[in-house]
Amino acid sequence: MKQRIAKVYRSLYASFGPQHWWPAGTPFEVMVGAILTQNTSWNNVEKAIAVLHKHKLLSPVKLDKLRNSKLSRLIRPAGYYNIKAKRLKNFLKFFLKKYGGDTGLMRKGDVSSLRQELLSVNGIGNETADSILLYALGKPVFVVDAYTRRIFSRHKFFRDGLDYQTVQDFFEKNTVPSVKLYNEFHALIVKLGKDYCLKNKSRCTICPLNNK
DNA sequence: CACCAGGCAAGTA
DNA sequence: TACTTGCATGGT
Repeated sequence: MKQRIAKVYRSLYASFGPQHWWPAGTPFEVMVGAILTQNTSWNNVEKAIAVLHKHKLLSPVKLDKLRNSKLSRLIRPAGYYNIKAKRLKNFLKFFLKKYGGDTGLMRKGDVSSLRQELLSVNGIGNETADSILLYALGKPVFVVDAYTRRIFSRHKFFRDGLDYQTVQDFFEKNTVPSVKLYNEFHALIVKLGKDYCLKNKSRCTICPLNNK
């Protein structure tokens, strides 16, 4: 199975090339984006981030100082703005209290502790936690999203409906842990899902994964 | 016009 | 544990 997964990765990389994730300037911006992109297209998230950037508000302290009503107005383009304003605040409180808003300090923690801490924040679930761990903090965790499940179950690597941990274990058992690899792999899966594999519920005929 | 995007938590059974 | 529902804008 390790060889099959490696082949899938090589195939995707050969087709699409490096994806340059996460598209953000700073680790903190990755954290903000990870929360804003929950069930939301990145295009909309970019608009919200741009607003925050324009107002020079992309720092933990400044964002935390805003009223929820103000913050939700600013991030409006990202959708779900009321609940995401709360979730951002929940994260900021944790981040400031535990790490003083310092991504470099947080990075020193070990993966399993950090993961547990993130998951204890209301509004941060498995994927958001792992996106932060991998793309903001440089930890080698495999990020599982809806595309990962749908694409790989459709291609019969595992059955449909498995929970997050099971899918993550599958990938981490069948790869060598590597920040670079996990960074690129997840981004390539999203690229494949967006552009080719899942449009109109039809089975894709030009999918690179079909070139066995 | 309908559909859905780089989820998550709360409620129900 | 296993479903269901609310959350919301913007692109296709």
